[in-house]
Amino acid sequence: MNIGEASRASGLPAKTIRYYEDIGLVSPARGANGYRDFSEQDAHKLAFLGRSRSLGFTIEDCRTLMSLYEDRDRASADVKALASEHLDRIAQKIDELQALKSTLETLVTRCHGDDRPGCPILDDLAGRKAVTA
Amino acid sequence: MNIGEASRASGLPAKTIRYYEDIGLVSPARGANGYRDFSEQDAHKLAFLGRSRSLGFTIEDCRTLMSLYEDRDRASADVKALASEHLDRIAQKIDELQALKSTLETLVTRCHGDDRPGCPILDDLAGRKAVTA
DNA sequence: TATTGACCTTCCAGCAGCTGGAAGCTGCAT
DNA sequence: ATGCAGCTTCCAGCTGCTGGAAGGTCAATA
Repeated sequence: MNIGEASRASGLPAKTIRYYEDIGLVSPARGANGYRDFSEQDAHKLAFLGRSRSLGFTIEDCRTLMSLYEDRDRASADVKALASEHLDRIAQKIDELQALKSTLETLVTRCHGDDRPGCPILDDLAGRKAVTA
Repeated sequence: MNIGEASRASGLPAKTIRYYEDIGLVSPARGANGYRDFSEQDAHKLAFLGRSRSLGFTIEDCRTLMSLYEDRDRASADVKALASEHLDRIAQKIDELQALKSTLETLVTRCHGDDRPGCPILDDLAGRKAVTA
């Protein structure tokens, strides 16, 4: 199938698919006209990549996951480890964002938000530390 | 003060400070030797930037915040609006990450993580949709 | 058969926000 | 005089695409 169809099948933009070929994540065949010719397996790989990316795995993670997936004797422990690390990173990111959120909430609440000068948000940014995260 | 001192004072890497000058966020004076010469106010600006960035504001947001900060007649409503939008983005990001987290948690829990082949995580990534976010 | 229009190709540039490194000055202590 | 830290500029690269230009191809239609 052509790249357009592979795109529809996998849900990835054609541009992204070309990029994935560039960096060696897929290697579709080529027709006599130079067009890429994707097999069902290629399309499947692309969908796999799309799903992995949508779960927030990095491209390098995806590379590893793909090779684990293609290794029939793979140890699921490796996959679990990778996913767990990823989970930890996500949990940490959530924590950070939540701290950020509460700081900002405090600031926004304290800011009267009218035309009077003097703004607690700016004061905080300027280091007056009326509020701390 | 030299860039090194400004770096220590503001907590920003020297490289970052040079970059901020490049994009017009600060404009330190220059000594006869070509070295940057930061005033107290410059250092203060840098700290302001650092704090804004650490709260997740984009560079463009920072530019706006700086100009609002420097505008003595600023309306705090503008600042509040900017911060509120930012807050919304953060809240949304948290929601996304939490959805991701629970999907991954389910997957990781189901994966036995030993040497046996067959891994629910990979199966999910491959589209077998045993688990849905 | 000529022409349209959708599709495909490659290559180059740019997004954010830095960060690293090379090559070369300056300033200060020894 | 020498050495080393610190400063300068400039160029390249990171992640993961995305947009656009310039051009080849294919199928259908007039």
